[in-house]
Amino acid sequence: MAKQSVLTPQAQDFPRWYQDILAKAELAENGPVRGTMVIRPYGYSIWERIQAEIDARIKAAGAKNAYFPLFIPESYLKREAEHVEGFSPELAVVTHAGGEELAEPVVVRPTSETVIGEYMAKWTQSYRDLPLLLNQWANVVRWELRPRLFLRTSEFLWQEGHTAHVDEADAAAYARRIHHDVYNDFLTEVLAIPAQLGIKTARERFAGATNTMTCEGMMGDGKALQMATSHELGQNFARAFDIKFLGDDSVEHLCFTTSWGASSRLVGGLIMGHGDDNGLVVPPRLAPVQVAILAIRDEPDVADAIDVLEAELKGAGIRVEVDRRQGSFGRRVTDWELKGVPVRVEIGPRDLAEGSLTIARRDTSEKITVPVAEAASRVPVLLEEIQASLLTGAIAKRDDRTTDVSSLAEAIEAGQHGFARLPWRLVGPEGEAELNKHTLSVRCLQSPEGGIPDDHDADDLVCIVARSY
RNA sequence: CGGGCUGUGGCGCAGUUUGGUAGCGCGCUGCGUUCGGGACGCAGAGGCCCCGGGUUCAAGUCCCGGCAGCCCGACCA
Repeated sequence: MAKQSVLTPQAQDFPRWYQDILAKAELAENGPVRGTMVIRPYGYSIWERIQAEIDARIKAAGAKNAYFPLFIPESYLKREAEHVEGFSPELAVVTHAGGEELAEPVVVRPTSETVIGEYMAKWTQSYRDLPLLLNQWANVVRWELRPRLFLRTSEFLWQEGHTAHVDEADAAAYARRIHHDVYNDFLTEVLAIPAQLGIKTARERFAGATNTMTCEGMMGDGKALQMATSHELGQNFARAFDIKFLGDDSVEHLCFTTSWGASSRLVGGLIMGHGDDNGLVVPPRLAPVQVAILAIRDEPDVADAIDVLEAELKGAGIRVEVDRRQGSFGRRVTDWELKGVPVRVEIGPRDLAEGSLTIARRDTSEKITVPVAEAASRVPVLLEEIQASLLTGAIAKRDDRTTDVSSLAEAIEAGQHGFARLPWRLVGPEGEAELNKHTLSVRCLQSPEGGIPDDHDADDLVCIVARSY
């Protein structure tokens, strides 16, 4: 049969392609209330893998998981001036419950700095209690005017870390550690998306933070996606919530706090970062299904060979799924392609007669014929090869679409289809406002070598300008 | 919240100009033939035509009023 595209090609209509993929790969759909999202089992299994990888890294960085309530007293939000101001337009507020009007309205958490701050204050008495390193996995609500599944929905899933430290240096070091060892490591090693790390401008900073660090990924259409953020909150929340401790100098001090988060938006980043016209492309280390095995014909010999291979691969710790569905071969192949499964093993009588089977990789569409006996040892190697190749490819693509420019006008031009990089002193707050008028924004500020700058006010900072999600 | 477009079986759409038995493709069910890149035949199921009013013998179609979605702009993980 002639190969026709199942998805709207990216080049034709990228947003449409994105929506097609959500449906065809069975990732998610709209919920009944505008802006809400139903995550389907396959989409959720990807999120669970993201959670597992990030959670392990958070724990390795010493933070412990806890859970704080969904409902927050409205008065809490109001205690930190910039924080309320930043969030009030997107708050969902409960005014009635139990059949009565509430004495004090309750806010559905848009983030938990405030409640957690209240309890940190309780738990922090001595410098010996510090640092206090907490994390929670939760849903949050930020009412959105223009929702896009996974990228911007009124309710989303995330992880939010909250920490308290004895001094600013320790807080800054920890936030930076999380940014590098949790977020950037996950993005690079698992998601295979090379992020631009840097700090946000005052305009783009989190409401109530003294510094916001970001990981900016480049999507298939050249737009930027903020994939994780880490904030230094200074003493702003400590002051508002009385997070104090008695130091080794026997004097009472205010803590310095941080917060950091990554959300289900990462699934959107995965889709747009690696997906192609044939569907999703999931990096092997992330993939909930790393290998799909399918029979070309439903025959006893074939079934036996599949059973053996399945057992071998599972024994090697590989996430395998055998496709035992009835449909035609072409249909089943296309389904696994849409879902982005990195490796497909096809076994048919013709292969088997020669003692071999076919291995196809999703990223390059390349197919190889391998002796049955070698399959189990070849697959793990191939998976790592694919993982590496995805990262290399993503780096090349990003570099290709990143342009060094030397004026605001050039940045406005170059930023339309990729990242524009230029000295921050040529932009500044005024230039930033000008960029905004052209649907562009300063994604982050970096040191001249790239990466998070040590001195936020250095005059040699470089900025990355792009359109963004 | 401004500008444009659209609401019709699960999905994508035609039908609306000119009112007159609700259609097509895909998907779904059954049977059979198939299966090396979205197979084919036959037989079926499935519709408050977004909602509420109005005009008319008769409304998917005309009129009034709502609501929802998509795309483009201002805000955001």
